[in-house]
Amino acid sequence: MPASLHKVSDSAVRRLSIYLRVLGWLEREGEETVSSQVLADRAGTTAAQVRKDLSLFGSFGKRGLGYLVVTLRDELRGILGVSRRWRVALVGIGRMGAALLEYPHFRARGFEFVAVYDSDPEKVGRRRGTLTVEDARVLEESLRESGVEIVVLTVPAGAAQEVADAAVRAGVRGIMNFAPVALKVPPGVRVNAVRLTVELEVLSFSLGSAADRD
Amino acid sequence: MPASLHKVSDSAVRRLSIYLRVLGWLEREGEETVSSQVLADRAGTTAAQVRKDLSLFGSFGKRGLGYLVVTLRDELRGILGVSRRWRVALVGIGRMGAALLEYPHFRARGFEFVAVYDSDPEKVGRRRGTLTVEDARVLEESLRESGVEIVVLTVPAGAAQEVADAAVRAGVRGIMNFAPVALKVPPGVRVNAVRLTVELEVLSFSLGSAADRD
DNA sequence: CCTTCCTTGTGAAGCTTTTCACAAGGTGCC
DNA sequence: GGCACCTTGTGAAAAGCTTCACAAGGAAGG
Repeated sequence: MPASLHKVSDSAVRRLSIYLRVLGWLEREGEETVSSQVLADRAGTTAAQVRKDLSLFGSFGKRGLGYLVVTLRDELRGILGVSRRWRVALVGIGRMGAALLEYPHFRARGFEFVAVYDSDPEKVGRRRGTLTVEDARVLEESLRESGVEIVVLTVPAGAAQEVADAAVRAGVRGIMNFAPVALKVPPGVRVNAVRLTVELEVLSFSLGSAADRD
Repeated sequence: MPASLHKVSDSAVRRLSIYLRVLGWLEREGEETVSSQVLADRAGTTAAQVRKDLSLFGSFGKRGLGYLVVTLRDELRGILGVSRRWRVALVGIGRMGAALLEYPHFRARGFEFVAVYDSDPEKVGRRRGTLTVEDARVLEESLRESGVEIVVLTVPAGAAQEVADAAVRAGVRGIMNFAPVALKVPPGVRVNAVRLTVELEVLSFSLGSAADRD
């Protein structure tokens, strides 16, 4: 069953992305092959899970030997869609936005910021690395012109929906949302929310309710 | 079934945290009661899911009426462990660290940064808001002294495990890890990893493999 | 070439989470 | 007080995800 018609669960995709990261380490360490067991240990899951996840997309291993690190890495890149470059825009250059703009791992994975926007006149026109901050009022047209495919949203909660709407009108199909609001978007557009407060509260829940394994 | 002895799934806890956020909005809007349906719509889930999630911890609603916004908010705060303050330390004050330190929603939820560390001599001693950056070499003792319970880790991948080890020795039981490495910690310590690149790759997978619902 | 050892790929079983559907309980109006 | 209406809480069913276990394929060494 090769297929990409399956419905692949979000958690499976997250794991694939982690496997890809681990394969990078292995490659740098000079490993040529890796077994599902080793991959699982490094990724924090089980060997069976690794094999199941990979089998959703094909048979990449060699029985008795394992997986070829470089080959599997390339396969995963293809599956995850990171064997190409993605044109990304940042909207809202506060502290968080600035941090993400400089975050080195994004570019290393093919996600390239090609535009930055803000609505604060103080910030518009300033240089940020190789980019100049553009006025959020021209967002829609500018996004369309630069062929942006993914938007990273780090604006205050109150402005997020408005920006998302403009981005969608400009043809953007992927939004990574850091604003603490639930965005409404039409079908065909994917929003991935990063909820930092939620993550901390998960932690405080675990600490609060005594008993813990793992 | 009131119970907090149940094993409550991570995804359920995440939703509870989102409900808490929504209840905040409703309160500010002056709503006194809310039905599972409305709560679900705003939180991006279903009414049945909301009721099931809440029923894990008790019966908070009134049939025919819904939930009292303020009461439910307080209950959720108790369940999630945010009706108290948490002493949090930040380790690694690069751009991401600085952004998190100033992130207003943490403090609003009871997570208070009480110490900041870095290993760069250039940064040690500098003021950051109300805090002074301390030397990472004294991390362990200093964490213990200040009674820190949660550590937010924004150091380079290479230093993360070492810092985590020191934090655990200092009695920290919760770690929010932004470094792209899998941390090994003893049982009883909870790590919550925020994998920004993974989140972007989930997006690129969805965009790449054509068909999408939602 | 044969034997031993290793590791994958995968149906099936087991477990968890979500959805369904409805009885029971409460509200509010007349 | 009675009636119509609404919403919860929850067993039970359905769906989804993970783990198990093993046959089959290949490597390596003699």
